[in-house]
Amino acid sequence: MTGFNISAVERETGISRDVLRMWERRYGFPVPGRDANGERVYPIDQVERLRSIKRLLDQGHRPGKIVLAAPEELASLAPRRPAPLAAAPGRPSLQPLLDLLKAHDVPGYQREMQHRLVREGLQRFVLDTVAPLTVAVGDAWESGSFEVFEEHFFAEQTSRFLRQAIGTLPENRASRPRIVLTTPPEEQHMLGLLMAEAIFELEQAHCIPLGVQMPLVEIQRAALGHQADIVGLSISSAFPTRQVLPMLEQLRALLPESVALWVGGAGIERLAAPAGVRLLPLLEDAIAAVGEWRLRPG
Amino acid sequence: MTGFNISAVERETGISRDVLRMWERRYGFPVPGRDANGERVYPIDQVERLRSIKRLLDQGHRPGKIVLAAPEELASLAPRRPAPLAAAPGRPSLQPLLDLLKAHDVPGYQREMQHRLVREGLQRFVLDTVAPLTVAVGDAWESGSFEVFEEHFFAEQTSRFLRQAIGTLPENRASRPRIVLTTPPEEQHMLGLLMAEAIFELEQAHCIPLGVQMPLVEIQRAALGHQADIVGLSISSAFPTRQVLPMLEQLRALLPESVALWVGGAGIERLAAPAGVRLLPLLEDAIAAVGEWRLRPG
DNA sequence: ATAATGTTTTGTCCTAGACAAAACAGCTGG
DNA sequence: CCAGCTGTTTTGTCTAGGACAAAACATTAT
Repeated sequence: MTGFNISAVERETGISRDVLRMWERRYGFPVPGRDANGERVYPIDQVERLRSIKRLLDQGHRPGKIVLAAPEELASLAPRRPAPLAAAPGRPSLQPLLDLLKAHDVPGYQREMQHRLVREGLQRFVLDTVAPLTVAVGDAWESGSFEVFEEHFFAEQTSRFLRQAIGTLPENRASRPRIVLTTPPEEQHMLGLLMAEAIFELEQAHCIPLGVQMPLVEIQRAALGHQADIVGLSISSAFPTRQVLPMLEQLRALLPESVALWVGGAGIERLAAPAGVRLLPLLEDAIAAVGEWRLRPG
Repeated sequence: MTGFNISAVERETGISRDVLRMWERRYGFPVPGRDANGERVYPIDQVERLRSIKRLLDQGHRPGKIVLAAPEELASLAPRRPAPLAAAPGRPSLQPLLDLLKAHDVPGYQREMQHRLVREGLQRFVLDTVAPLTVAVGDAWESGSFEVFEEHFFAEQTSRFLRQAIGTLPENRASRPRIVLTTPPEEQHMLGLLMAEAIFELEQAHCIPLGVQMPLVEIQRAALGHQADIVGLSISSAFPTRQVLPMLEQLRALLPESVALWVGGAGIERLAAPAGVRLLPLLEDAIAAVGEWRLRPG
């Protein structure tokens, strides 16, 4: 096991090459070895530590305070954001689902989800179970009780379940609005899109799902090619905050004025909407937005 | 519309910042403007041209020959790889499916796929329809008759169809081998994974699908956490060839010896397998590999 | 035709510096 | 005690130009 070069570390940790070199200059960590060509070689334990650091950064900590902290300190740092609300009264607890996921119990998880779906109906199921569960799993990862692969596992199982549920809905083929659903490059979280699709389809909108990570010019082409009324984007909290607004402005400039741009997801909290962009911080807002769209003049 | 900065161009085109600067130095294209801070600003038409160039590069052309070519020349360049085989005798034609996709006819596409599935059975359907169709769509994109968003659309619709088909299979919960299925970072193509999952499940292996883009250390953790016998990786032709072997060696070094590493997809053609890695260039090879695994000593 | 060699092309990594935007800290005034 | 303004520090991203190994190609020898 020779170690990782700088691009491998970028891929593993999500920390860019520039930042890795900058931290080395500024803070003295990481301190990779060098190979025969003078290129950086990161040993596995430094990569692991960089992963921990990245997790804390995503929780709102700052590099200057944590890059040089000892491993024990890293483990003890609490999340720097408001603690998740305790189970809202009247809403079903998510704990059983989290336990089933942690136990890797696929049939049990699917059974419990199915149970909740038929009891609550698809709309309430999405709003009261899937959306909070997604947040809870993210929190569990941040606090270290879920591994990354367990989050992937959750996303995969839940995608399958949601897609199947959406598949049982009647098709709104000819109805309006027509909504192209996707995510921008770098954003690979699919679940937000599927939740939005379920909500929109229940409101009798026609969705054209395009999966994740569409280049902006392709979103433009897709909107034209599918004669969309609306482009719906989902942005998770993992998306780099600094890039959200420039990206939205760029996309807005590419789209024709007649096409609305709606953006949802945890990545847009506390943001001011650029002109011509509608922010939908909560899934519930999507329901209202469709109603308003139908009442628009013209 | 001010233009794109260098990272936006990297995201849009998939051409790295280093390469963009290098081309500018070496070939004199692209020639972005500069903003008030002296930073590059790429106008939209240069971004479009870079997209065309990237497509030709992926077809095997070389930068020195095409970066400076005039737009008309770019359009006229033929794919530099063996032309796709004409429809194999005895196999159903793919043209009707391609036409339905091009027409954005979702119900028609799903109906035709369903028809083929029940006629051929899942295994033959995957081998004779889905796999060649994926190649055909890729070729259609390379030749310019499909847009990127249409390829995304195809992938999304076909994923849904395949997942649903897999969902109807009986569960192989307790059976062996246990196969963790995923793709490495940068590799976002899901379809290869789903085809493999269908094939493996039909062979009564137990699959643990983790979706795409798992960091290597997370693949290691997942293999341990799920007590996998095999890690199955799918690598498409879009994955940078130079990075395949180093990545496989790195992952192989991370995994315990008792866990096999199987790799499939168009991205491994003409590659020599590193020690301890089994290459499955064709889906059919996956069937044989499961049989051999069951006969292994011990 | 295949294998071995030399040459060109190409991508990735390097150092070191600059600067704008975000985040913080401190202050003022309601 | 909190909201808003101001100055300072922190932080990420961009710049330039150079170096070099590996891949791809062209050429020669078996």
